[in-house]
Amino acid sequence: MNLKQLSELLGLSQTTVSRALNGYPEVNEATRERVLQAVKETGYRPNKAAQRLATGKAGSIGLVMPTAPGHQSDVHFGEFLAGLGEEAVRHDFHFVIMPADPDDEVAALRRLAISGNVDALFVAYMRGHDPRLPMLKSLSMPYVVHGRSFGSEPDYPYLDIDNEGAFYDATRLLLQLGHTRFALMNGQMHLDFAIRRKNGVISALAERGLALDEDCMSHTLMTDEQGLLAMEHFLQLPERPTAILCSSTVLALGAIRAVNQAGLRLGEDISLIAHDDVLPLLKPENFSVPLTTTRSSLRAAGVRIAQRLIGTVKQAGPFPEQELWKTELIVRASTGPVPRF
Amino acid sequence: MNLKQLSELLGLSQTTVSRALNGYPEVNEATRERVLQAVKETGYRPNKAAQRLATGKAGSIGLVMPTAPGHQSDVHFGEFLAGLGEEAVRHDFHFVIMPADPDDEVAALRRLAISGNVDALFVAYMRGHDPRLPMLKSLSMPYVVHGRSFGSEPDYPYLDIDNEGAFYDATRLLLQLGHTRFALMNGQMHLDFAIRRKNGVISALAERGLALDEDCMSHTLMTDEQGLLAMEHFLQLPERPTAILCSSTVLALGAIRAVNQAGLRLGEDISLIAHDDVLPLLKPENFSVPLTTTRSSLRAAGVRIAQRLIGTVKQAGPFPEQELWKTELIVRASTGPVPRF
DNA sequence: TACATAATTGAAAGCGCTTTGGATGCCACT
DNA sequence: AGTGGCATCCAAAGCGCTTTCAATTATGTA
Repeated sequence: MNLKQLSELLGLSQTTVSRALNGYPEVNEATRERVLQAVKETGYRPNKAAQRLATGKAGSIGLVMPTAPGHQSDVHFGEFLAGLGEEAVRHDFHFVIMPADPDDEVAALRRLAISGNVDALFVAYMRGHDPRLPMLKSLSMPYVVHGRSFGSEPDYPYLDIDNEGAFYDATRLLLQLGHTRFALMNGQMHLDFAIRRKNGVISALAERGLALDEDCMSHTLMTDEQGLLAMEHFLQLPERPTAILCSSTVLALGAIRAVNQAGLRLGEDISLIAHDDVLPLLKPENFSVPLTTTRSSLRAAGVRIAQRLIGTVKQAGPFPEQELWKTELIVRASTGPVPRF
Repeated sequence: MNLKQLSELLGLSQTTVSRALNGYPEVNEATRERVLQAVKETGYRPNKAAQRLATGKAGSIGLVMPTAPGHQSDVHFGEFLAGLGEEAVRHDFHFVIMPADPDDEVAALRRLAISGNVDALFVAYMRGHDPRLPMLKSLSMPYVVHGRSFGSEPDYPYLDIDNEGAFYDATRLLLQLGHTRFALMNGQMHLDFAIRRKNGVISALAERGLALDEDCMSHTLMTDEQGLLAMEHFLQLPERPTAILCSSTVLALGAIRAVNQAGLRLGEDISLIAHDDVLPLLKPENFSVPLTTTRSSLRAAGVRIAQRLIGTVKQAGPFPEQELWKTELIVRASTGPVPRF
């Protein structure tokens, strides 16, 4: 069933039917009713590809999903998507997801943009000096970046959390508790948030004349295994750190296993603060020793970015170009005063 | 840059350029080269919406993502998507994801199908007597179901794991270890896999003349909290079960917390076997007591389903309509002989 | 009654691509 | 010279929708 058939069935022109469906004012209310009724009976749905071709709008936002045979799927991705979806469903938007090799992201993003399949783009997993940024700017398509790109001019639309502030505050708390030997379990070095969090730690330590030793920093994939390994490494250092900053609750999962295996008590022998993206699977309050965290909801960020993206496509008023969300520092049992020896 | 401009630039007709790009044989190799060269220089990409309109093929597979403000995102969804993506990227396919309220899935699926945006559909989270099945059959669009629908005629294309067999085998192992008091922590009752797993347990028990008490069965969301609650309930039963079957490693996470909090030792006082979807985040071998599991890779299933879906769209040979994968039973430390009192 | 105005409706062009059904030129062969 | 076959290429129709421009009818006013 297409427009032509429907209009013939109704004895109307395609024009009128189309107008009736799209809410144009110049169509008689009675005929509009008649059209709507016929739509219900026939189950007619406009062909999206044709609409897209005619209007240039597709009602969809595009994103690139990094994937490859060895590539681990990322819980954060799913959670973020849920946030995007929550907002998208309200506006009858959908997503076009282009899976791409992580090495091919710039090209994949361009393909997606030029394909004419999407109205706007969403970009995440930002790196320092991210090469996607100049590409996006050269496109004439709305986009919002989740995160920022260290080293790039911040003149692009983004939503980020204050990673530096979060880890600065967390470090200060641990300093106030008397800790002096710190370690940082971070995400991969090239990722923007990792850079900023490291800076946050370093600047808080610097205020007390302390520094972060190279040995006390790990930059790894944020998996539970890597957390275990990193923590094992820290624990066997001659001057073992007593305060751990950790970029993810997933890393913390492994780290805590290492702590337990070493026979140490979390929150007493060793203090840990992790960043919490509010993953439904990994609630810090459910750890055997509830975790002190810096918190910011990934899902909420997804909702907000979808709002901005969809709003821009629909020309629904201006949106702030840059947003920086503060994180919350939530103290639970995994932090305590420095142990005395 | 569109076809028309490109063809004018080359002094050729749109026809020839189109043919050159799509690998038709009747175009001179020299001109094909010329066209390809021009494409490289101009960065021309065909408009997907127009291609779709002209050919009826879009190079995309559609899926519905259940989402709502209160709706928890599901780790399994992300992992499965990674599998789909891994295969899709090889064929330059993408996904169209329609977020929809869980109560609106049938309608959402139909909208997606009729929209003309997708070539094939993928469906998951199957229930008993699933209402989406008749709808899918009435469509003339290829689809593959992940899972099955208990109570429906199995005449639709699916890929499922042998849930019943998996839990039958797991139960038998525990029986052989001398256990007689069983409990089952299952997914929501209406879900197909939950029905089959329960049947597997029940039939293994029945062979020994045992039954599964109502009190020893939980049907919940597969979250860590629900796992904790369910296990707490089991532990305070007058005749506390010593053998637990668990539908997910996520549930197991909470269950084990409850076991620990009760001062019991996993694998000694209480044995547990969980189903493992091979989530990168939750490896059974990394639990403090490594988990005995029934294993089947969700991601591998995603790859396979994408193969079938894309293959069907591309008419690349016949595929089996029904596939039932066996699971592996992997014994680790969370199972042991029944304790003596 | 005649005319301007508003309310409805339609015909047709166009979005960018594929594909059918010819054209055209060139060659070998009779 | 005439013919058929082959290799190339092109004009134009059509996919299903939106939208411009124009036509038609109904309404109100002088």
